[in-house]
Amino acid sequence: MANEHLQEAVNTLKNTKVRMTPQRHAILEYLYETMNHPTADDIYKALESKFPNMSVATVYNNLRVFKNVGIVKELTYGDSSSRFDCVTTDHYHIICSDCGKIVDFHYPGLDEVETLAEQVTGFQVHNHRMEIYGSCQDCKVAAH
Amino acid sequence: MANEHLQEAVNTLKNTKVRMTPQRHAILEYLYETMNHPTADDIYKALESKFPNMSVATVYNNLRVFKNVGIVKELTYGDSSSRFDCVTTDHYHIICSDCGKIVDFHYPGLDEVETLAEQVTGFQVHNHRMEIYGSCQDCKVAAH
DNA sequence: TTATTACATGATAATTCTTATAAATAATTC
DNA sequence: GAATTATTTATAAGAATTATCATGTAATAA
Repeated sequence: MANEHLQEAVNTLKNTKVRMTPQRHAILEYLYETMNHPTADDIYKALESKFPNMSVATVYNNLRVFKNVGIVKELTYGDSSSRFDCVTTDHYHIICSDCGKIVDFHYPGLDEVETLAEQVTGFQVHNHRMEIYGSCQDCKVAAH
Repeated sequence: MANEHLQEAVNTLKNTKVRMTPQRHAILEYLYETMNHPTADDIYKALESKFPNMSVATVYNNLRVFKNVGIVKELTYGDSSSRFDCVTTDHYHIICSDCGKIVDFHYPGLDEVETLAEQVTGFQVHNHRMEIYGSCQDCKVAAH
């Protein structure tokens, strides 16, 4: 299941003439297997045992490459470091304000918002971003 | 007009027992008069002439205080520093991917998205964030 | 009003996240 | 397989933000 998407991503990279390296493959693999919205550091630490010599810069470099090709999205929140999400289908995120957990939330794209925004502001709209914040079930319980 | 909101904000601070200081007032005043989504550094520089001795830390500290009280929102984007927006009425932002301009965009709150998210994920939803990205009129033209 | 207390400021250092640089290495092309 | 080009690694540099702490200032109580 995850492997199919991974394979797709590898193919996309081949078509755009990005070289496949062991590090690159491992980062992709991690992203597609955990589906966990990790930070660059999460990835770095997770692959430490497999690639003891890998540099943090490599993680950042490759995440940027993946982003440019369009197979990975960067999510930025105020307080901490960026998180990275492999793009499979369109979905939004709901984030726990207490523990930081990120859960996928599927919802039809807000196309009508985009069209209205175009009309009102005169922008040419490319895309939008939405996140929902709240307390997850665990943290709701813990609050008592 | 802006002054009314400013006054409201000052009152809110009084009620929550946050002390009023000249620096604090100046930062608030700047936020409510420009309505410009400035960065911390923008504010720091704008008040340099009035408060030559003010520290950057003071700007950051107070923005955090305002955020905690709820009169200011922090907007974070991937590449650069946070921007701060005084909370007046509900509105969204449309951001130019080329020049970074931020324009307010009024749209009814997406309450139905919040309710659905609650049902699907079991979260207790507090709020959400949405931004629209595109090319502003100036940059659309410049692209030719 | 004065003394006391608690919070705010300012200067600077420290931290964190991310990017740049340059030499070494690995992958592709011919 | 040699030449070319991209990638990795290690490290330094950079930018944004936060921590520290001595000093100053506002609120509170006597």
